[in-house]
Amino acid sequence: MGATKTALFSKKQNELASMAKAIAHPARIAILQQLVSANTCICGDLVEELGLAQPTISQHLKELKQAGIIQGTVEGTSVCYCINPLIWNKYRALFNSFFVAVKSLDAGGCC
Amino acid sequence: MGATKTALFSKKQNELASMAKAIAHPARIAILQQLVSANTCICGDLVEELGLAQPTISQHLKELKQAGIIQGTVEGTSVCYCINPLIWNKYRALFNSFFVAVKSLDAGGCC
DNA sequence: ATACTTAATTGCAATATTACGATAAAGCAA
DNA sequence: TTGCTTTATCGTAATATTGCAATTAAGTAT
Repeated sequence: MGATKTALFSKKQNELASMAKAIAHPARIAILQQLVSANTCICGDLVEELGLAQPTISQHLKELKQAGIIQGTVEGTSVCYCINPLIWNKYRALFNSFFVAVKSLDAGGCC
Repeated sequence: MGATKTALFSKKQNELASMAKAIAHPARIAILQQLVSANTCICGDLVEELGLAQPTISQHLKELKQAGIIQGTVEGTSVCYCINPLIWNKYRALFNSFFVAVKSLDAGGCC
């Protein structure tokens, strides 16, 4: 055992869970925030901003790329990264529709 | 190595990451959806709904409780769980404020 | 060609997560 | 009390994640 039993759950549930997993690390949050605040492609200087080693950053970038939420284009020797706004908006919409469900019972809960 | 270097990141970044981690599993998504749709306390029958063993469900419930997003009250032999609306709304607000940042550039991105 | 720069990949160690059988704890019923 | 029900915890195995040194790959320069 040890592996998640994805077969037990719906496609939507697995999708939302893996989206959450994509941002479930402070380094990946930090990377995304940098890309968002810069609002342009960022080439390389992510390694100096965060305090992690270059292979570690590269690995986190790979995960974010696989999740689709960022994209990278080769620019000579370096690689430029930026947010993929389509996927970003998809994330926003799905998280929002998940959390909006409880809007009604703002009171004290039931127990 | 192997442990996340939380000291490198801001409190907000670590908080958002751990919030994401709390829902980064389809079983925990499923549990939360059940609690939301029921809109009342649910005693025990979570084990039959999902296809996981009782200790596994109990462990996921513990994680959700530690994240604060659900609460459980003992009701005789069984335990009743429900959403904690305060924390739930906090999650909603923080995820929303994270994702809302890119609203402007709905176009094609920059690379 | 050689040297340099930048990023990805490999390989490995440390730690974390997921899952469940076995057991324990806590309440209720006879 | 004993037995039953329900949930939590313990212990352990399988798998996943995190992090980085070392290396590779791929481009630019000289």
